[in-house]
Amino acid sequence: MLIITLPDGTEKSFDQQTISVFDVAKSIGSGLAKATIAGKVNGELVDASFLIESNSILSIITDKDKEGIETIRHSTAHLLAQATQMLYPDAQVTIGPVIDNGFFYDFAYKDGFLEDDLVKIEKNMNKLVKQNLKIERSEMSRDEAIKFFKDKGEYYKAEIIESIPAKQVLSLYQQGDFIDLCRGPHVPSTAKLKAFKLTKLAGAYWRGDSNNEMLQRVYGTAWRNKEELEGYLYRLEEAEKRDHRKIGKTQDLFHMQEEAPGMVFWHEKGWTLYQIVEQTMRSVFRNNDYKEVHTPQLIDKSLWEKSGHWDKFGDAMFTTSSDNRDYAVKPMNCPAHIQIYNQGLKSYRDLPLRLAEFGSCHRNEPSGTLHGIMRVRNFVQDDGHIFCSSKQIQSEVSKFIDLTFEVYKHFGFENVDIKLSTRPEKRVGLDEVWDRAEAALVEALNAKGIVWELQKGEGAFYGPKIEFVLKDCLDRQWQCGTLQVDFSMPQRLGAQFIAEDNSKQTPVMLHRAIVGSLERFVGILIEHYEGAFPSWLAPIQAVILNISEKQADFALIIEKKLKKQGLRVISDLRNEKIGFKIREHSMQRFPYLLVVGDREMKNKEISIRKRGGEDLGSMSINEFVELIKEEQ
RNA sequence: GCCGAAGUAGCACAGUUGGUAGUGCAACUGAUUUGUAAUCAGUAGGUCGCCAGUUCGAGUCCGGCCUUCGGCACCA
Repeated sequence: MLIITLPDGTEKSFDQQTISVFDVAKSIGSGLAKATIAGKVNGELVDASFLIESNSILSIITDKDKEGIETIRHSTAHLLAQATQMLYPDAQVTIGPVIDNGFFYDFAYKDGFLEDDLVKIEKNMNKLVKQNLKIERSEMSRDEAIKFFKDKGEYYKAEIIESIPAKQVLSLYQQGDFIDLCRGPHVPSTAKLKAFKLTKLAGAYWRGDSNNEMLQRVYGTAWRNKEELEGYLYRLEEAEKRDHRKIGKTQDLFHMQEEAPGMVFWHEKGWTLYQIVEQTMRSVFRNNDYKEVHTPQLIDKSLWEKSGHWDKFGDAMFTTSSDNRDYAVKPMNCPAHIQIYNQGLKSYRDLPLRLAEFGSCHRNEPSGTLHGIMRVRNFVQDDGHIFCSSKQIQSEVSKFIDLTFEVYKHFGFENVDIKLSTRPEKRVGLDEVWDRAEAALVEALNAKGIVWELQKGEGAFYGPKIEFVLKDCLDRQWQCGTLQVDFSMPQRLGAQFIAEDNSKQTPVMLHRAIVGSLERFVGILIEHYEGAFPSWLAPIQAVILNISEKQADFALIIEKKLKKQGLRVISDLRNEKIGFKIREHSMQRFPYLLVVGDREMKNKEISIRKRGGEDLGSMSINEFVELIKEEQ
């Protein structure tokens, strides 16, 4: 006799010794049985066909569960592999995991796939769904499995299995003639896969290592039903409308061109936006005891050799030479700030010393990394370096974290991912020093109760870092803020201070940025607001529209008055119908449209139309100035 | 850098098997003087990313390069 406990606490008893998840579902109802995708027995995910052999707690997994949709996606990846190998027998399978909204599968195929192939493969997948192939689990010992896959010519699979401990029993899944190594679970049959689409083709390195050969990666998306699939594709299309490159063009914010790859030509409106960000950060510096400085664009190569950057990033540095000297265009500001620190003798009383710079940096990033204004070759950081004693690290880190969240909130960002990156393989400095630096960051984060993600081995070569990550319109993550503890560079470049006991000591250096690259931050702002900036941020806050030529002079007087109040306004006096002008400027998403006709001219007022169409009626110029200033 | 795709008028796009390039919007000119998301008519605009090649002839075919896009790797 078996007793199965369901999630709601009810117990069901069965006479037999074993019972499958599916049969338990059937005993509850035929609808549930039909919907069963997998099961969770005592907390462990299993197939619907799994035989329960002892009293257990069971949840039936359907497509309503998170695990259910993940199973569907995972099984769709297998279906993709099966369909692909039928059409391209030379393609070897490798891995096919579930990702957000879908899955991918990597194939080793020397001829490479073309986009047309995706169409063929997808057709074949649909054919296999119609055949309603059973998906069956079997087991094999590790060594058997290695031989099995080698015999099939699946060398990548065999390599994966070789890295699994020898004693482990492996599970395999078979559907039709296709067999793949997999932990499972999977849906019971291919007919359960009702809504999927192959979305893109890309290259990916075997085992994520650029020294290895490149595989063919096919991405797909999979959902419970066609409606959800359509919904997802629609959301994607909508998200693409927020793309900063698109809005940058339609709102005339910036452009980029072939002659300066990865560098931005800021147009007036984009530069206004940029300037607002810069001025905001300048006042953040001022209000938090930073001293703003400015350092040279070109610095002799020898300094970069001393700092260690030449050794590690020399390939990515722009260089130039003149009068038999070799210079590097600065890729970062820290060595330059140490030069400022090193001028004059420093005492412990001078610490913490906070230097800040809107530092323009050039890095010759690999061509494939460039992305609009988010990843560029010339960018400006709101860079700052805090020179302090090791005792001061904790409080400085803590203060910085608070300040960063405050700034993000001001710009409208409430959802920020925090990551902690620890020592990489290639690094400078002693392990004890790294221990201390990493511990300092962990303590500061935990003291604030911040939820953070560990990125092992992702730290900078001179120290661990905290990263503040924002997302773009397609949920791609971009690091903006950063704080790095550095015990190495001050020493390398000879920074010192006189301690209380009159001894010479080396300060600790904290590298920090809040918005990170101003270019990237502006890009994220564009996508975050979809180009509909709050009035304090909008490059143009209001447009004055005259109804007919008669009010042109009046409109210009208003423009002048508003500009005098510090507002960013323009007027549109073109000989066009008011409806036409409203339409054009509405599409530009300006916060306010100010209409002046005979009525307004007579009353010395303006009619206010808010973005979105709301009519605020007419008011005096001063009332409007008050209104817009309240939104700062 | 690697894999795949793309580059045609200011912008968004079309262009069958090779036969000197089209549409819409914008621009310009004229008419219209307009009350809250497109007034009408006319005109002009292109070395088809760049460089070579095949051909009587190349936007179209072949090769190289540049840039952009989607990924991968990278990101001080």
